[in-house]
Amino acid sequence: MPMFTDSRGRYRTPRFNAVRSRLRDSGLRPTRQRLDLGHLLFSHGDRHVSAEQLHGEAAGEGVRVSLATVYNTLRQFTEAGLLREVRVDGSRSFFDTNTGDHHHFFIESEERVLDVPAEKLLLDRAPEPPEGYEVAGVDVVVRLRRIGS
Amino acid sequence: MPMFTDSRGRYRTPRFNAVRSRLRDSGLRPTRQRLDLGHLLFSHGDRHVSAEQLHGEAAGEGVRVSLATVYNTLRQFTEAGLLREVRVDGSRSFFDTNTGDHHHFFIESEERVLDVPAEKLLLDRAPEPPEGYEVAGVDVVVRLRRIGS
DNA sequence: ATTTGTGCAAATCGTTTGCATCTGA
DNA sequence: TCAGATGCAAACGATTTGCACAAAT
Repeated sequence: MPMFTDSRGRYRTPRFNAVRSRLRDSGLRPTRQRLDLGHLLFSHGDRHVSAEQLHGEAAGEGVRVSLATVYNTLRQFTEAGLLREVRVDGSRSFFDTNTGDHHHFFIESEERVLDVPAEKLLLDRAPEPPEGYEVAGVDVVVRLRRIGS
Repeated sequence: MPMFTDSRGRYRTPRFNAVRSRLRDSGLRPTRQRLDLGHLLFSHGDRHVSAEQLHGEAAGEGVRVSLATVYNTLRQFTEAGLLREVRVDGSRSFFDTNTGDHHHFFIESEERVLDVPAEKLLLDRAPEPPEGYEVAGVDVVVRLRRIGS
């Protein structure tokens, strides 16, 4: 909740240095909201969040950001390669701080996304695409349900 | 374009008999629009269509159906097990006349969905789900791009 | 000083729904 | 007859965008 800003309102706290340099390395200006959102995203291990969730979390920490800015920021982070978008069901998008190549569990009833541990590889090989096409990527989503429901 | 209706406006043509019994077997009343849409869907081999596409197709054949009815009908057919919904990207839904268990290619640039031939099996095994959960299903989408783009 | 980001509200897109009107059995 | 379908328009939820204002370099 405390706002670690200097006299000009800038974030000078060491807490944010990691995020700040990450942003700079990606060519993104370290604005207050990008630092705050980046901190929420990248300083708590691997995460899968929706825009709505992140917006709520920010609000809970006393950080003022509009939902539109959360959406825009998630998109920018994704374009900069800091996040990876995961589409598990038709309607909602999740953003994964693990940008590596891996697959997902999706627990529909809880609106929750989990990484499939890399060792438990699912894929033998991508299937040969039809003539004239190449594989751009493979998305695997394992839908889960609570046992006995 | 010709409307094969009897004096009361009913579809009496043999063309529609297959669809008619399919609908009846699923407990769906064979209405004019269900017969027309069913005919478009089920008399041309395996198909993957979006609501928009099917609506356009119907219009092209001189069949009057509202887009809302197309959506409702696709949903009813899906619930009746005549179709399978395929979510390839976040925004659009496709409906697959092949209701068996199989995976999909998705050509983003053409808004097109193809079946992955069953022989080219991708999956070794579903990964073990976390404690307390069971696998409800596995969705695999292989995204394709035209070579050299 | 200039460029780039932000907030808000309005716009968009695919899809669903409410309701008065038709239609099939 | 009359439950069940349809059409339309309005409602929806997630996401994007236009524009005046604010902040970063």
